[in-house]
Parts: sequence; structure tokens; C-alpha cells
Amino acid sequence: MEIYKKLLSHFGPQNWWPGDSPFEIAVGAVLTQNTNWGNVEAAIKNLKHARVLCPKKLHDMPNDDLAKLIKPAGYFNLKAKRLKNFINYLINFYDGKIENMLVKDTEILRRELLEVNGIGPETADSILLYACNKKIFVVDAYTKRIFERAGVIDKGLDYYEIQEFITKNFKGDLQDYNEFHALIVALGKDFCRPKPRCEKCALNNICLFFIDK
DNA sequence: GACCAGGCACATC
DNA sequence: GATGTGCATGGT
Repeated sequence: MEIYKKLLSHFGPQNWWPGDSPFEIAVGAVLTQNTNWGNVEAAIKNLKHARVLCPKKLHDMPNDDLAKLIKPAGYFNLKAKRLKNFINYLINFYDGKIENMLVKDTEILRRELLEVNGIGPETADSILLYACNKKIFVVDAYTKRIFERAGVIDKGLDYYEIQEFITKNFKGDLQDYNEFHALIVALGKDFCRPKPRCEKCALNNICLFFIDK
């Protein structure tokens, strides 16, 4: 996984996840599902401005009110429910404190998170890595696209197959796991759209520049 | 106007 | 088990 070093030297440290607290990171993880991060920032800004960005306040808020605040993030009705589901889990199991999650085993936490309706593999792993500091690799659409186009992995592998492949081949510590996913997103944003729009995109699309297989 | 963005659950075949 | 669809805003 020499690609990690290349990405790091090209893009520099990404300092993820953007957010002031583990709870804010978890909220962002739900809000960013299939959504541009800029829209998520606007939604989080609304929550902060309304002074409700904490488990208890959000828990006590009607779904419709929450949906209005997170409107910029898209899918607002759906995401209001999903946020509520996560917050209910956090309050019921961990007294509303993400810090209380940290003592638990990663695999157990992961299974618990996946039980929450609205939290799938990527959201669960994002929360584990960026809010709970657990060493786990986050696979996203860019990861799949980039590694497929570069011929590093077969097409059509599912989330866990890709995660297993990278975990097996990438030797890094917690901070490296943190950076690697963020760097892949940086690369994907620049060069790896589903359909290339211009010559430059097409040329760079394969991302081979960064990958030596 | 089309395309895209740091997915997920659910219906249907 | 694979494939399709709804969810929705805002930027390019």
C-alpha cells in the first residue's frame, strides 16, 4: 500500500474528521450519507446555532423540528429518524456519552451500531474510527471506484471483502487508518467521478498515477 | 438541465 | 441472492 505514502505526500495530512466533539462527528457521519460535505456543514451549523447539538436536546426535539434544522443535508425526514435512532441507542446503552462506548470491544460496538436502523457498514465504521478512535478501515464509494479502476481489486466486491483486502495489505497505526480514508476521499473528489467530465478528468481518472499495484 | 455528493433500508423478482 | 427504488438539498 505504497499508495498511502504517495497520497499523503501529495495531498498532505487531512486532519479528519472535521468536528468539535465525538458526538458531532457521529452526527456528521449520519448526515453525510450520500451527501456532499458542504451541505452537512450547513446542517450542523443550524444545529449549533439552535444550541441543540447534544444528545439530550436532540432526543427531546420533535422529528419535524429536527428535520427542518438539517434540511440542507438532504433526505432530511429520513435522516431525522436515523439521528433519533442513533441517539436513542446512545442514551439507552451509554448514558448519552460516546466516551462510555470506548471501553467496549470494537467488534461488539460494530454489531450494536449495525442494529440501529439507518446505520450501515460505512456509517458504523466512520463512527468507530473517527469518534471512538478504533482502528478500523472505512470503505466508501471512492475506495471501491478507485481500487477497481486501478485494477487492484476485482469488480463487484462487497463492503467487507474490500475492507478485508485493505486491512490485510495495509500496515498502519490508528492515525494512518484515519488519514488513509480521508486521503482516498481527497483523491476521489479530484479525480475519480463516476463519469469523467473532461479530458483532464479522464486522463487522471484511472488514478494509476498514485497506484503502483 | 444533467450530474454528483464521504449510504441505507426496503420491495420485488 | 441479486437488482431496483425512494429518500432531497445544493453546487458545478
